[in-house]
Amino acid sequence: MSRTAIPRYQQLKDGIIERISSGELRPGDRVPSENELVLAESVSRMTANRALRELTDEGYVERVAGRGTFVSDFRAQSHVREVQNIAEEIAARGHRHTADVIARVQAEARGEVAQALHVDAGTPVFHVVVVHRENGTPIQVEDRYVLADFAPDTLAQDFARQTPSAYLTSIMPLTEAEQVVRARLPDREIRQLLDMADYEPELVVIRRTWANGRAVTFARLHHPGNRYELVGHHKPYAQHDAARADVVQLESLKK
Amino acid sequence: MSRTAIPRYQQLKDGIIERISSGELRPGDRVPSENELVLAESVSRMTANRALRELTDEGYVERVAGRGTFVSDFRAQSHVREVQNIAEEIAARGHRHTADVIARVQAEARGEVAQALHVDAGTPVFHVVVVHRENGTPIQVEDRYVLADFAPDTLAQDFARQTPSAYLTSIMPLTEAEQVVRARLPDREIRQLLDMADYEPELVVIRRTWANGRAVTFARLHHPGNRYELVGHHKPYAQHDAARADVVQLESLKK
DNA sequence: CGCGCTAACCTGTATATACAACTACCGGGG
DNA sequence: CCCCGGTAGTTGTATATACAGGTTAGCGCG
Repeated sequence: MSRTAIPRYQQLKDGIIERISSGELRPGDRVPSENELVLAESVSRMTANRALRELTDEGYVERVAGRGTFVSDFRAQSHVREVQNIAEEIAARGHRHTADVIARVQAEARGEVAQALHVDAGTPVFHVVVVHRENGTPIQVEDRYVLADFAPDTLAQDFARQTPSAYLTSIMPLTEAEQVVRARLPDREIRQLLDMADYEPELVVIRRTWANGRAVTFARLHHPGNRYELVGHHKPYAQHDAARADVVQLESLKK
Repeated sequence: MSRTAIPRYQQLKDGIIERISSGELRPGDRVPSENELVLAESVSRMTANRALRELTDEGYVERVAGRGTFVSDFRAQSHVREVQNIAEEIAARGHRHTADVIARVQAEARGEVAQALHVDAGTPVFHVVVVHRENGTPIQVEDRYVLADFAPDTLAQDFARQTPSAYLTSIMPLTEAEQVVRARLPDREIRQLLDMADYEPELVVIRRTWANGRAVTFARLHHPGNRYELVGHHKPYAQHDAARADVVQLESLKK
């Protein structure tokens, strides 16, 4: 199995992300400068620059010309993979993650699931339901379908120890995701599993994930509305466009 | 206000985005290669590489080593600005957008608003409340605060014709945004404005937007849970996962 | 006719170098 | 004491160059 070498800039990124998520580097802390990375890691400055620049784009760090590079103070990890891995998210808050496996069966894709995965009804899928807890309080019901031929060992996994997301990302590179967020009243099963109050809304994230252009997993992530919120952030506009604002105005005037 | 020169790689990106959004380049079409850009635009290959690589990260194009760079086939515009402008979103669905201005007053920042904008309580802000309708059905209550000294002409605007978002982006380049999504039961005013059923949850997007490193506007966007959902998608992982090479190879063998 | 090899072109990565602009700090002169 | 300017360190950008590896088309040979 000749796997392509991991690029040097990616190794630098991974190393810094590791130092952040392990808690060694805390929000506001200074990250090694480009020149320090050049000396410590024996790379060229352009390679160090690419690593730090991409970490900036991904929200892990912030850079100020003349001062340095610093760990972001809000949710360094959540906006890249967002709800992707709730165990990491809980761990990042310094809390304890536990999980109960409610169901883990082979089934056939039907209706919404078949449609979402672009397969015919009857296609074999694995269906996994897991309740995730933060310090013992239920915070997510993960209701996931996985194409059987893509992850044939799914039923042998212990999802109380490794989340389905973590397992799936370990066996295949997920290249793209789509998510839909809805607010609604939960059905009784979800309300009971999440220990929710009467008429408490749930926040549902419905997520499809692709690998190599093929939709391979479909999940509904149910969260209690009173105890959960979804955080994200991004740079809506490129840094350097004075001109773009004008274009937007023209466009709205045209109507 | 001395505006910084626009970097060359950004100019290349803007030029290609313009050719895509004007329809000159259609999904699947080939984009000029790095070497063609070197000759045509008189830049170094690294600069052309950076432009095309960032366009890849942003979802505009896809690149295949050995073949070339091609315009992506799905969407191009929506994932960058997401919920940014509801009027454009409605127009993109081919529906009619209307808006009613419920309030448009000068006020003083207090509590959550002052905290979100990082100003002292008492700082002058404009407070605007607008109900947005899609084909006449209310679909969003926009409850927005704007720092008064940043957009002094706010009260003179006709927000029934141009949304607050569009107005704000027309007067200043917004550089960063943070949003929090919550599901909850609406208070009575919101329920009435959105014409919601009893116990129907609302989906609230709480959004802060920065310009030049300073938080300048804070908005609560209330949506009826039964009639609205939030869509987004992204590439959750970096290009170069260790495992990916193997899968790619399998795919090419299959052909 | 078909197979394999090669040449041309493409992307992906990496380095060395250069200049501009910004920031913090320190020391000297008023 | 305060301001002013220099200096060192930092990020941001741009170039020229190099090599590795994927893809395609075409050509020649068996």
